[in-house]
Amino acid sequence: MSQASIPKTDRSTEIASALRDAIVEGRLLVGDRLPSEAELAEQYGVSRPTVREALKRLAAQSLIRTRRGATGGAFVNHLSYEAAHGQQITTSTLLLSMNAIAFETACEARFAMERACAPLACARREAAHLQTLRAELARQSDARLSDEGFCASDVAFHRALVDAAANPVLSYQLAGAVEAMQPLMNMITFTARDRHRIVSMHEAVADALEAQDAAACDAALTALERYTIDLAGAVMARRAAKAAARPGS
Amino acid sequence: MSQASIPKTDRSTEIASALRDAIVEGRLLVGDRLPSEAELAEQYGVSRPTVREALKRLAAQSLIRTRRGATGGAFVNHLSYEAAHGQQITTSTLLLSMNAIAFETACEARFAMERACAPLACARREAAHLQTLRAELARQSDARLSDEGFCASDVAFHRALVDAAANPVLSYQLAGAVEAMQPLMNMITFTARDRHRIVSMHEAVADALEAQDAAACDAALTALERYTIDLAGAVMARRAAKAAARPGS
DNA sequence: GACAGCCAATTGTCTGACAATTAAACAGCC
DNA sequence: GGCTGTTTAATTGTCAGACAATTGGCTGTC
Repeated sequence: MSQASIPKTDRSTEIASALRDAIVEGRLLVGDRLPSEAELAEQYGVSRPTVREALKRLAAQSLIRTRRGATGGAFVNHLSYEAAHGQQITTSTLLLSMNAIAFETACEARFAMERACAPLACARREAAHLQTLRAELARQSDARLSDEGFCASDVAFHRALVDAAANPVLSYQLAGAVEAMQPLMNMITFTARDRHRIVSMHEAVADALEAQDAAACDAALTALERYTIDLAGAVMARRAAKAAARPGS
Repeated sequence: MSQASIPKTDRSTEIASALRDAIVEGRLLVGDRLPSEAELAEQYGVSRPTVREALKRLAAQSLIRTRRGATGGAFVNHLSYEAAHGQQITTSTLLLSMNAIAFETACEARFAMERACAPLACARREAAHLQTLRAELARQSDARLSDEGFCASDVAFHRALVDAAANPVLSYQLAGAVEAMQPLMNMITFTARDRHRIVSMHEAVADALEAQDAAACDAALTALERYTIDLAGAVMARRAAKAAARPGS
């Protein structure tokens, strides 16, 4: 009942949807080769450029990959965590910037998910994870580290925490959220005193993980969340004060 | 140093990347109109079909929308939660099926995130949320409800729980994960006794939320997770036994 | 001043062609 | 016979030009 009355969608969109459904529903399996562009064109009664536009849509979502040559064509892609990760970051970044999400909201979500990882990480953390955490702590303690370096180390620290939970689904989700927040985090320029406090909280997290004390880990993350939000609030307030004092332009 | 040695990327991919970067980095703002296809073609020194393929890639990610007509063109899209949600589901579904993630892993991630929502939901739940939870409980208690109906109500129940946390970022992330798991959940056919136990656990969650008792909510969710995994394990075992008894085909 | 019709701009699609790439088939040589 | 180099077929990537469809603005008329 919607084909004749509302044919508002392009042919290329329709074809892309049909192929996407076939992949998602398992009618096309990983590694399967799609019909050639010419065959698809004939099959759907459209021209090759139209088919190509549909295929490009799927390629943009990493659902297919194409290869030229005699045995070339479009193949159903094995969706890797890496590819999904990239899309997740793009999407999350845009969601954060376009929907004007408060820093507080994003921060809350991020730490809530990290706390969700804490019990698992405490139970499963291995020597390599603890080693990474300690190494990043050492980096962060160096006063000569640039702000960018500090932020990068912060990301690496939290990434190691999440990886210790040994759940790829959680890693994938959280890594996207954390990286999407990075531009916001970079806006906060850390003073030496801030750094010292943050590092000490990180130490509490690492200690809790080593001791496999989930409650302590949760508490340390909660403290870190509160401090991060306070810091951001202070930065925003300073910025607002400056803007009020000098209402230029 | 990468233009001549590795020209492995198509022109349309390059153009799509350039435009995507412009959007993500804020050089193109929401609502901005991109140059017309003809202008882009001239600008990048390619033909219109090539530009179109690049634009279709961006459209597939909901980064732009296009309109025909005199004032038509491609516009930077306001990325809605709804659009992001749809992509998240597609991506999560494929990740789950293609990477052969154990049901246990997906389940663990999902309940870990729900537990992360629990304290927030307990603090912020409002009358409307409790009402939704109770309504779904009533539906689930009806023995005449179909298996599909029971699963749908289950989704609605958990969705209400997450929404009670009043954090759109968490809602967006979790809703994707929950819906992606739905096909797996549907594979479990619930007996009357299963349903009864699940409903009673749901009741414990709702009660904890009403009493704003985060610890009880956490415990109830943990129990539900364990039971869900046990159920799935039993289903898998039965299926394996059947397959062993009748190694047909 | 309001309305109808025309017009220009833009995307959507088609046709036909050629270039680039890849693997397989084939011919030739040792 | 086996290896090597070349041809060849299939397929995607790109181009050019054209026309259809759609949409908003413009103009002319009443």
